[in-house]
Amino acid sequence: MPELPEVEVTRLSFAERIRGARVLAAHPGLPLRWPLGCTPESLVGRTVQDVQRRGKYLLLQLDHGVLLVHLGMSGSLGFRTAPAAPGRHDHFDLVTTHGTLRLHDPRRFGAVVWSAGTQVDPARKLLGSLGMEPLGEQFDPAAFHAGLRGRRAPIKQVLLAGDVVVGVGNIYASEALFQAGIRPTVRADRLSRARADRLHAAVRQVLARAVERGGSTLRDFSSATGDSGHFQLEAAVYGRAGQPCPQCATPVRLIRQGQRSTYFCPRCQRA
DNA sequence: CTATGGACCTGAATGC
DNA sequence: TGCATTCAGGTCCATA
Repeated sequence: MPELPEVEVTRLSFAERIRGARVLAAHPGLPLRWPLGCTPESLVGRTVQDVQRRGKYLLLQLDHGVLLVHLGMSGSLGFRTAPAAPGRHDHFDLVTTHGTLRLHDPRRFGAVVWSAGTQVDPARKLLGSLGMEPLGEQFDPAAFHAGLRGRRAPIKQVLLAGDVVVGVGNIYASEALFQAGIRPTVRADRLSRARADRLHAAVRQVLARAVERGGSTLRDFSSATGDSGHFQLEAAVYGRAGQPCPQCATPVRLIRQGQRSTYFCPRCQRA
């Protein structure tokens, strides 16, 4: 379920409460996308200094190393002081003096990976090729436009690839392209600077808005039961095949790109 | 280097 | 009702 906004809202939901906590135990469950990369015992005694985010990864900064958490397609995190016994799809518990951080992930595309922070560890590889942070300052229109140079793939797929800009998942890719009035199928390197500017602004706005509204939606998230609150995303086009475009009432169209669904308005997104 | 399809895994929805 | 197929908010990896 998680694109950048969900990950960021998740981060905000427990970062302050876990800060300063000492790890009492780590309990891995069924295998996740990648191995933990250390023994659970070696995490005991570490202090969680901060929780940051890079793309869709959460980074638990420890006093020694970093714990990377990715939610994959179906993951969510809960943080509570008296967690119930792990359920069928709970696959990692980090027990701390402030509470237990629990990863719930039915499909197990998520991961918890320890990194020593050295150059040669696996985590470096995971984070190394990530693109610009969409809500950060380095993500400016010129840099974005430059990033599209030489990319002959459809713009939708370049957005999803995450090596130009991170955090834009399948939903927000469709939404941002709709907002920018750009056809998902156009070659990325054929976007004029003006159109790249529009898309840049749309990406920022769509994600920032989702974080804001997630923040209010998920006020109770932390105290809620294991699986996260869902965003009721009021999508303009995503998941609305055949329904009228909110701008012009033309039926929204559904196509497949790289075995993912893409939604767009054939009238508002002409090129 | 870029682009593409397959792989990972479970559950819900859809189709016959 | 049962069983098969398709799809789901991610992304790494092998191959062309």
